[in-house]
Amino acid sequence: MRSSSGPVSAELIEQEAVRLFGERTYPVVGMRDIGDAVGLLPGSLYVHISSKEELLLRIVERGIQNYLDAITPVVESGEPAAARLRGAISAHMSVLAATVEQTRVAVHQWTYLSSENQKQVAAMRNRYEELFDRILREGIASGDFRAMPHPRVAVLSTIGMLNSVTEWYSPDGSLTAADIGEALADNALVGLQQP
Amino acid sequence: MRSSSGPVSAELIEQEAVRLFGERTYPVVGMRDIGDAVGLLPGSLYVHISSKEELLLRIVERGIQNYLDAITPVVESGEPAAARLRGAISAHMSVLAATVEQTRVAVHQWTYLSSENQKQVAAMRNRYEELFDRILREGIASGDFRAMPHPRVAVLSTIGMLNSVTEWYSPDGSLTAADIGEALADNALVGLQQP
DNA sequence: CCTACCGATCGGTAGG
DNA sequence: CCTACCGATCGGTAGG
Repeated sequence: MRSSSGPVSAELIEQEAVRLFGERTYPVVGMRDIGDAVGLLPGSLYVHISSKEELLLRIVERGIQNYLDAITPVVESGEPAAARLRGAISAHMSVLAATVEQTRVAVHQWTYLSSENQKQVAAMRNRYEELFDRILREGIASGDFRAMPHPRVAVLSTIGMLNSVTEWYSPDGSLTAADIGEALADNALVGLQQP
Repeated sequence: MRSSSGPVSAELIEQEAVRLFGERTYPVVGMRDIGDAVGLLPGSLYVHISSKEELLLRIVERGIQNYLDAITPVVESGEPAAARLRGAISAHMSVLAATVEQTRVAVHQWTYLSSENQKQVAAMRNRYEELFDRILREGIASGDFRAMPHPRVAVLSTIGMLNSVTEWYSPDGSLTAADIGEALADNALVGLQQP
């Protein structure tokens, strides 16, 4: 519910949709909820946006792009693999802290898109996955990382671990994004066991 | 769509609901879809079940209980922490392999329950979390695991990593649940870095 | 940007 | 377990 101040724009609608989808998920948020949030009747939203699904698509794509933008330079930095993994995790946590709700939407709710739109998103998800895949493969090739029977599991579980932070991270919590990133990087690199 | 053979029971309805909720999520699966799956008209489902939400609640609770049953004895086995973590991960993967779809529902879709029902589920989720918390704290206390500034992050990220396997595991894939469990346990215990 | 409304679909029920 | 239907809500549109 907006108290009648300022113009409504596609950006404002997206912003409120991020919040609502993040809290309650796409299928259970109605155009009437979004309308209430920006102070418009449901039908009037279509002056600014073309459909509910288009709204979701934009949110998901931008949500993933934020991560690509932040992590790609780290991967291409030429530093040793361990430093790059640490840097990638740190960059991931920075983006997460800045876009928790959008990340929640991007990570899981692309499944509500039509199959054509899912293809667009899948391409971006693959690019994200390849970033971690590169660090890991190059790290194993250089001997910085240990050889392992199933490096794919390491890639997917590292990403899964990072994305799972979305489910419990809170900007108001006692753990900062940097704290969490450091702890995650330590665990990923040296493990839990006493060396 | 069932081809008119055998009696319909609450169990059959639950079984088909697990599959449908797992594939498409609770809010976008209608009672008409479930009816089609078991060969009943939507209204007739209410002979066997009391409500759609009750159906979800049972699926989620049983889904979590499967994990509690499998992992609790491992945690209480009295073995060293590293062996128990390995055993807990292995047990987790066994349950996952046997109940992929139910796990998908249990992990994320409890959010669609009413707040009273969410409380029931939260209690079970906490019990699950405490299992890993115990292994980790006892491992640190005994010196089997390294001291770390934020053990909570290790607990939550380990669980997050395990639950994320749900999103890419396939019984038809080349990686068995045991393969994945071993790789995860190695990564969690000794990390990626060359020692 | 609102008024007024569309057809479709939702979970669930009464009465048999 | 079906027939027949309930009120509510859905995303979206025509016409102004």
